[in-house]
Amino acid sequence: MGRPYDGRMVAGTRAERRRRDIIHAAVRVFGARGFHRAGVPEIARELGVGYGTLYRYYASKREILLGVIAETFERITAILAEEQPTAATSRAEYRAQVERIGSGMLRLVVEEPAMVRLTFVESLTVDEELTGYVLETFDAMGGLTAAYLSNGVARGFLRADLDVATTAKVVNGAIWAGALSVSRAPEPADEAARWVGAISTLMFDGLGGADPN
Amino acid sequence: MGRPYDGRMVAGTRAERRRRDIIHAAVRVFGARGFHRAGVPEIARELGVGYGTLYRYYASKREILLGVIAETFERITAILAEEQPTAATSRAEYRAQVERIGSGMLRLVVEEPAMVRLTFVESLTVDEELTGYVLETFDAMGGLTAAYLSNGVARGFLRADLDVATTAKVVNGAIWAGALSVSRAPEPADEAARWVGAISTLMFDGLGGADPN
Amino acid sequence: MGRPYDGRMVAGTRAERRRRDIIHAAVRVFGARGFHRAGVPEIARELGVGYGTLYRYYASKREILLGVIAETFERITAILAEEQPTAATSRAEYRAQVERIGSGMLRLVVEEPAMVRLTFVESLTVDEELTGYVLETFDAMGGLTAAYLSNGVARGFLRADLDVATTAKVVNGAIWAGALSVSRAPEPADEAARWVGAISTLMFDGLGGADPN
Amino acid sequence: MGRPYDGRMVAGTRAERRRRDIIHAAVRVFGARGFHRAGVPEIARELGVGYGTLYRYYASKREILLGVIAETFERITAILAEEQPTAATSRAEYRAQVERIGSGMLRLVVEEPAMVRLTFVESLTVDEELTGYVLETFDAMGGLTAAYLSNGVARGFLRADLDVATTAKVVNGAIWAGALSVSRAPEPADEAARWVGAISTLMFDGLGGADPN
DNA sequence: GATGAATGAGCATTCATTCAT
DNA sequence: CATGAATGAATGCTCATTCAT
Repeated sequence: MGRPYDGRMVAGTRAERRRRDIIHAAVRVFGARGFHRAGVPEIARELGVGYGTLYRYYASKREILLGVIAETFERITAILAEEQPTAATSRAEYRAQVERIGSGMLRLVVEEPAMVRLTFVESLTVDEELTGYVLETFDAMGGLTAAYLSNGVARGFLRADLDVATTAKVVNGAIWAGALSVSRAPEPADEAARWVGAISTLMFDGLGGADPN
Repeated sequence: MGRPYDGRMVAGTRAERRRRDIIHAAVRVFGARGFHRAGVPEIARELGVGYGTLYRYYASKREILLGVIAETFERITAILAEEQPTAATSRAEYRAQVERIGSGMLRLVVEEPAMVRLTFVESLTVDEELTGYVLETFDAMGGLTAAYLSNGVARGFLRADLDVATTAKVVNGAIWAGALSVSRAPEPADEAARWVGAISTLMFDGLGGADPN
Repeated sequence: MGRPYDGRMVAGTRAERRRRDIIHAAVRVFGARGFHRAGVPEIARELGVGYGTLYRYYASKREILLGVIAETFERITAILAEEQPTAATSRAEYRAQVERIGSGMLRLVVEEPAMVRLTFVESLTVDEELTGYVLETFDAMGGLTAAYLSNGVARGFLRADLDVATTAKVVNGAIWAGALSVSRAPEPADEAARWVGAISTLMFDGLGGADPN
Repeated sequence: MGRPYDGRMVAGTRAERRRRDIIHAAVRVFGARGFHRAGVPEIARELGVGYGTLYRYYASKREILLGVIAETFERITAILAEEQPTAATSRAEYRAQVERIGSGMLRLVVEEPAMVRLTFVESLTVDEELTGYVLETFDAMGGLTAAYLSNGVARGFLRADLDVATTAKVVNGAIWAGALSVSRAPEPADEAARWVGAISTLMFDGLGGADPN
């Protein structure tokens, strides 16, 4: 009613836009100074508003960080939603699909290094509850990775005796570590490409040589 | 009254023991409450001494954390020092060696989850300098992993065209992620075994199935 | 409840008044307890505000003392600005002028003994920088006294061979000592009058008697 | 008995010597860093003993300062004791006597600037009691100065209507101020000579010129 | 006598949050 | 809706003093 949603516009009501602007300012400030050292007034200054204003949109500093985390997970979900775990019907398709997802993830890091860092490092140092929330969500993403691996097994692309659950965590963990590495690399895009290549090789080609046995 | 502090019979002068005890108390307290929320007096209470005492041995709270990090790196160095990068002469030996290192690393996590978490997560949220120090040291460890991989390539155990540097980072990153996962698992030892198995499979067996085409 | 702070109706913005009120409260508290023993919260209590408030206006306890000192020097400058070093054209005028300045200085002490004490005693025990600043400013005031003496010499009111620079310091020093004496006297106003009289006699009448030989 | 006193030796028992050494080390340390900022261990280090030792000779840091002050007053007393207030029988003798006293006082400053500063500035910022003690002792010295002035009046060297008490304070205050000035001068001895000259001129010659009427 | 490890009261300062304007 | 002045709980740290060795 009233305002039909138009995805191409900077979406949302005035208040929604404000909330989003605060999150982005927070990403810049928390990213530059760290969550613990940055103060709420700095975010307001970055945004050019009074700091009391922030409290009209978020109840606390922690809540702002929660907003950052939520945005990160939305972005990741959007990347993952572009693919179907069961869509690949050939080994080549399957490998391409895995590489698309890896690239998508690391592209997010290249674009928003601070956001990723805040979500996957700083958020683990605030309180138990937040740590649990982030790690559980991360694990849930591991479940999705596991779904891809299961499909690979089912289709015979991957070995039948694979420890799907743990391997999914390993792959996700490698992506996580890649995220941190990329976010600090001098040439993030190149580093991201190398990580995707190395992970893909590991998964599909193996490290094995001619096997002198 | 009497002697509230009962120095355990370990090596070193009284002062060295004290410093070590402080680090261990700090690991427990920082581990339980997080570096940022824990206060210096809590460490002292954990140790049963006045908090002024801590300042006789470490100049600041940050310095205590630095002590924790130093201990972590010493432990890791000790694990790595047990192996020679070029010692393995057969593929089986090589694989066994890699698994020993991986197991050693994860055993450290099983024994000292808080120490590892403090070093590889919390320390990244204190200040730029500390972050740089930890990541650079971590990278240096990546260099050692690269040495093992290079040996594998030289001996023909690993494919000749391997991106050794990046793969080393991937492997290290996977261990890092494994460390966090293990440190939160209900059965850390089992989880650690699964991680080592999954990484080893990835490296030496590959994920590949019968290859349906 | 309600408004705990009742801004007195004096000139300046709200913030300027606040800053002034803080200085005056600090004069009372530092004056009563001494700079080193007095705590910032005491000043806040004296003012009826939270002590965090003080830090909105002054960056540190030292900065508050600096404000006190600045006010003292402003007051002294105002007293000195009422006279012109070269205005007196007769010996009587000259003497009257010197006495007006001396009285003005000591009246300041009578009105604000704590302020003077803080500026000329306590400030010398805080740090090198502050000590240097206060003594240099005091010396600059000595320069002004020297200007008066030089005028006296030029006009023939004072002896031609006078060591103007040192005598200026002596006179200023006598006023300083007088300030401390007055600030502790039971009847400050009377004591001040005696000091001005004694200094004036010393300068203009000499201590000499009939000169028995 | 036992140990006959030999003025040429470093006098006193072992304990007395220790106490004196502590005072002198304290003068150096407090003088360099200020009473409030200097720590007790610094004095011990200066002396090359453990800091616990100091507490065997003085009950507290304050007590050590008290020792410094006592030594200062002893030295001043020694200077004053060399003269008799009623000894001078001619104006020239009288003037010479006054100049000897002034020179003696300022020589003390030249030799022991820190000791003087501690006694006449720092000691006023420790507590009420100490402040009172120092100022009362200083006033008592004013009494001695008054005795000299009274003698001057009695003998007709000084004007009969002199406000002896206040003038004594003025003269003492001028010496005090001179002490501070000298203790910070680049050439203390020269500065001291100028102060004595200026004060003497003020007292005996007057500042008056040809008196244009 | 001498020592210095241990102590904790005391202090300045920060900063997330509230709320009157 | 927006603001920022006010707040004080919380914290890291210093240092004079004690006392077991």
